[in-house]
Amino acid sequence: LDAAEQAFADEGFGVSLRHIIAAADANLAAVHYHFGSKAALIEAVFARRLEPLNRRRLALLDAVEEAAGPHPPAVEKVVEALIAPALEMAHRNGEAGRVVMRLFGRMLAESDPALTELVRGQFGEVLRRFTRAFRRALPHVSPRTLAWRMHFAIGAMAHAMYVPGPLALSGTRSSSAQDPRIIRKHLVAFVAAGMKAPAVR
Amino acid sequence: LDAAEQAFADEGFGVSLRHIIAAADANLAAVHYHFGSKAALIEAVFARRLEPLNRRRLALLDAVEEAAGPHPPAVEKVVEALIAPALEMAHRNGEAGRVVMRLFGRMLAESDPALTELVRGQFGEVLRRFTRAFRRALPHVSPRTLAWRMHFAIGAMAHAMYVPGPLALSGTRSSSAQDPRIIRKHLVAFVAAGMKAPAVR
DNA sequence: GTCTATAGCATGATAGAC
DNA sequence: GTCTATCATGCTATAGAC
Repeated sequence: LDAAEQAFADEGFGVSLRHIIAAADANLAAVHYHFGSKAALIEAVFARRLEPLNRRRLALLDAVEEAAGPHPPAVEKVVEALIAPALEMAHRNGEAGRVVMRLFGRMLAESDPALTELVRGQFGEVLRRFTRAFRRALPHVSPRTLAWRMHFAIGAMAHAMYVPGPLALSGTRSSSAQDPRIIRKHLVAFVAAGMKAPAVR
Repeated sequence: LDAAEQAFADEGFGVSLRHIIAAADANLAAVHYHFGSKAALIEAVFARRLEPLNRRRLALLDAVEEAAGPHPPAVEKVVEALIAPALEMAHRNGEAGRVVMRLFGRMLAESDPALTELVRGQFGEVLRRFTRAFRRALPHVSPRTLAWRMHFAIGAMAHAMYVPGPLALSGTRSSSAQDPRIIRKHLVAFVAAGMKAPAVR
C-alpha cells in the first residue's frame, strides 16, 4: 500500500512508519515483511513512478527526433519531452497526481546518497539521451555550459514541482495555481529560453 | 557556536544536537540554555546569514536602479543583484562559504512551515522590491507570468547552490566545479534569458 | 501472511550540583 | 554559565503466537 507516497510527499522522508501505517490502516510488522526496511519502502515508492515516467520521456524524445528527421530538433520540443511527462503524470489523476509532483520535487532536492544512487540508475540514461539531443539542438553551446544549463533546468523543474506556487513566499495562498498545464506552459518557455541564452561573456 | 551550520548543511535539519555539540566541543545542556530549543537554534543559524545577505541584495538593487536613472534597469543587472550576493558570500570564505551555499539551498528546498515563516519575514521585502524592478525591466511580461518566472529563477538558484555540480547525477565527481564565479556566470545568463523569454503561446 | 509485544537504541529536553 | 546524569518519548526492527 503506497499511501506511503502521500506521507513522504507531505512530511518528507523523515516521517515515521507509524504515521504511514496509520493512514494506510496497515500493520507495522507487515511493512518489514514485505519491503524489508524503511529505506526499501522508499525505493519501492519511487521505482513505481520513475520507471514509467522515464520511459515516457524517452518515447517523447524519440518522437521529437524522428519528426525532425536529419535536422537538429527544436529546443522547445526537447525541453517539453523532458518536463511534460512529470507534469502530465501529475495531471492525470487529480489530487494523487499533485502528490506525485511534490514527491518528485522532494526527491530531486534531497542529497541523501542512497536516494541519489537510486535516481542515477533510473535517470542516467535519460540524462545521457537528452544531453545528446541538446548538443545537436544547440551546437554553439559548449558541452560544459550545456551541463550547467541542464543543471539549472532540473532545479527550476524541481522547485516548480514541490513548491505550491509562485506566491508561496509572498504570502498569497493561490491553491488554484497548481494546474500542471499552466505550470508547464510557463516552465517550458522559461527553460527553453535559458538553454538558448547567448554565449556567456 | 554555529558549527551547527556545518552540520545542517551536511546532514540536513534532522541532524541530532549530539552530533553538533560533538563537532563544536560543546555541551548539550548549553545549547538549550543559550537558544532554548533546537528549532530556535536553526532560526539563529539562519538569521545570522540572511540579514546581511538580503541587505546586500537590496543595496545592489538600489545601485542598479540609480545607475539606470529614469530608464528601466537591465534584466541582467537585476538578476545579478538577486543572485550574486548569495554566491559572493559563498566565495568570500573558502570552504565555510560553500557550507553556507548548501545551507541556503536546503532552506529553500524545505517546506517546513516554521522555516518558511522565518524566510518570509526576511525575504518578503526582497521579493517585493525585485518584483517591482522586474516589472519595470520587463513591461511586456504579465505580472502573473513574471511571478512564475521569478519562481523558476529561485528554483534554479536553489538547486545550483546545494547540488555539488551539474554532473552530480551523471556520476562524474567534479569537485573543482564549485567555484562560485563560474556558477554565477552561467546562472545569471540562464536566468536572465528565461526572464526575457518571448510571450507564452 | 498478519498480528501483538517488545527489544534496543537515539533523540530533545531538563533537573540540579558546581 | 557549565556540566553530568537522567527522564520521557519516539523510532526501526524483530521475535514469536496465530
